[in-house]
Amino acid sequence: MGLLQEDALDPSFVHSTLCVRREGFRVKPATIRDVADLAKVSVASVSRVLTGAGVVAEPTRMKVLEAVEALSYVPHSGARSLSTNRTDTVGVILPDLFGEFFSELIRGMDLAARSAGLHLIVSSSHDDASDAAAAIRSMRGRVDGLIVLSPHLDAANLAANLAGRLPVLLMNGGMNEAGRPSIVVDNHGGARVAVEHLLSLGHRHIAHIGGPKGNLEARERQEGYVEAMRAAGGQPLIVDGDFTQASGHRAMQALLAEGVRPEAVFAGNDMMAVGALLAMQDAGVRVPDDVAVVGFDDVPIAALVRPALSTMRIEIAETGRRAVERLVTLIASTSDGGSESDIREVITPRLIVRASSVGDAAALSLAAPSTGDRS
Amino acid sequence: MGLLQEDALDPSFVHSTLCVRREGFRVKPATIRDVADLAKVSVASVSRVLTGAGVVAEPTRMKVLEAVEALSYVPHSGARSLSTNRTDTVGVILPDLFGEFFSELIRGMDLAARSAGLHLIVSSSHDDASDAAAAIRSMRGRVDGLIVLSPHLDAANLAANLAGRLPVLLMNGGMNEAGRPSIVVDNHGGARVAVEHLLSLGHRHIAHIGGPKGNLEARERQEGYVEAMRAAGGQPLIVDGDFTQASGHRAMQALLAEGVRPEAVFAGNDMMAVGALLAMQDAGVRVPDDVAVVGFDDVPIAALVRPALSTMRIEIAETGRRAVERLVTLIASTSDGGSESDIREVITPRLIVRASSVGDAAALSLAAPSTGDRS
DNA sequence: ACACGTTCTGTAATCGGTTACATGACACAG
DNA sequence: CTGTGTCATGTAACCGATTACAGAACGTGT
Repeated sequence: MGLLQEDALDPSFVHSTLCVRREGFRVKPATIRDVADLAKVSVASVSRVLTGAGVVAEPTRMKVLEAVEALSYVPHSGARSLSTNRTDTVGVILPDLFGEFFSELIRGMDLAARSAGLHLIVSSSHDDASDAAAAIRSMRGRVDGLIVLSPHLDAANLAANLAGRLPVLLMNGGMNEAGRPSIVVDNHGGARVAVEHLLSLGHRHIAHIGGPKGNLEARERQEGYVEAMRAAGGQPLIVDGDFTQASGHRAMQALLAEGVRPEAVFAGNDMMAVGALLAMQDAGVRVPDDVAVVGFDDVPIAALVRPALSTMRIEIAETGRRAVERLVTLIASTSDGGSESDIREVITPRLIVRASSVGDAAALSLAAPSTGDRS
Repeated sequence: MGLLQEDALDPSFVHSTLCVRREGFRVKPATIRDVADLAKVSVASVSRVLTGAGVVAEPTRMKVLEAVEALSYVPHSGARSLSTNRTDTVGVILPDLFGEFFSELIRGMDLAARSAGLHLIVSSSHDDASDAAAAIRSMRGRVDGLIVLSPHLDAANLAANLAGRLPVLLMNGGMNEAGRPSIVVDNHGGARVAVEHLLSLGHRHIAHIGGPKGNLEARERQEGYVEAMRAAGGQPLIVDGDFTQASGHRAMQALLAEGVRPEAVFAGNDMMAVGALLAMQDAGVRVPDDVAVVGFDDVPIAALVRPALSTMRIEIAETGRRAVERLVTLIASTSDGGSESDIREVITPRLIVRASSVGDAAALSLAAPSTGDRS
């Protein structure tokens, strides 16, 4: 841009460099060496200018920046990470990507990753453990750390796959993770609170729609339900679901078809609760007058269905954000000494009362029901 | 495991290799050289065994696999991609990750990527063009190709950033993309169909809740609305929103507050339609008896609200899947010759009639309303 | 016994960066 | 004029893989 000295850039060289570096059809991107040649400096200087490390004289910096501009050079992150041993990327291993829970989680993670200058690489749909293990393995060299959501895998299995390699933050693993860094939800306690809420409304006959078999979280919630029922002297009644809206719908239909009409339903998650809600609507059962409903998770949709769904709130996006945040400190501490304090963090779900359990709007403490009560 | 000859593995060597490669606290992962040393072969042989390329004698293969097992070696994908010039990763650049639209899209992409053996790296929250450009740049060396959703950026801007470098598939760019590979939604046509549906129901006074300023898709939908209204001799009435549920709620409230009660509302997307739905519910306006509502996108929630939302369906996940699929062939054709046929693919939204526009359930062709009518 | 072909293996260059260390230029004090 | 310290720059090793090519080992036909 006119800043160039005569000798700084040889126009014919620019031309040949720009146009000759082809193979077949496609133009090959410029490398740091091309920049160095064009700027008539060494690769070291180019690197120093671009990374900001070390000192460079002003004229040199100028020449380099000119050349970078001229070649529209962009550093090759892969090569960079090979020498620096950092990828500036974190991986997320998920069982699935279906439903609002995971998308909210990803959103939170993405936000946090972005503000930490990290990239996010997601890998989902890992049904069985060996599948997930393969995914974890394939992350080596791609990421600086991993967030693993595995309602199926147990910690031991996992540890075997990772050895001492990568910083890993466990989520959704249930409460029984041995000393690994993790964020877990108190599903058991949350379920108890939910059931106790229904009990406090005078309901005794409370059914539970359970999540998929083999899912740790689903099991914990179910156990919490059973425990709360037992403590109240009630008789547990469980129908199986799989965390999908359709399964909740089916479960509720099945209950009603058998002539069973509980006073309340506690669903293992919100999507199933919504399914149950709609099934009752179809059957002419009024909620909450005939049957009260409580879900779990507080996904965005919970506040949008009518009647709005009472639920156990997990700040999903916030939890995702927090997970990345912790992974970042974990990565930092791993490359330093490695103080592993605060191994496990527990998320305590909070009861959100909406119209599906308490019909009286006054009892909702004046929260505007239409926009939901999410902060 | 008993398969080892005496001379194949020297136990003391195993021990030292396993335990001595430390730095500070953390164990350093084994490299291909460690494996080669332990197996007493060259790195080339190890590589051949692991990649399956070239021939290796059976005893050699055995020794290598033993060593890999003993060191629990996992290849470093970053290093591999530096030599092979393939990352087996595709990047997705999004403006945001909020709402069900993007999460459905990501889900579809993830599915397709997985089945193609690719990783997915997502980068979102790019509000302005320079922000997105930086994100695109930082993808160099990380991905084999890019899917860019940019309702703001124009193609020229984009092309400048990418030069001839990376295979790029454009989405959401509006219909006016010059000859770049892209997948676009016929927002204009879709909006016309939506409005014509409302017209066919006898409504003349139809309001539109528009998407955010500067969003190409929002603008196209709005133009389609205006055009259809003009064609029918109606008077366009537009309220601004920003694609969020809350904005739809506000827009509808504003309309009602002004004493305006249209016969129908066409919202720029489903979330705003849901907001409008709830606002009317609060205000005691009956849908569809008093006001009919149609949205756009057919996000999962559209089938779950009551009344279920009529909308223009885009098979969102399917579109995401398709995008990855096309990017894959684009990458393949780029490394080969490079035949760029089928530059632009147009997704035509399909009208889904639900209860928010037609109250008569019989008219819904017996679709079970509670489970939605998604295939 | 020798030339030759086949089959397997090893050496070393390469990918595109970073960075420790060596080197060179220059100023200034003695 | 020389020794020394400072500052900027360049050289080359390295990160961890892949792979072209050279070379070793071995069998075989004459």
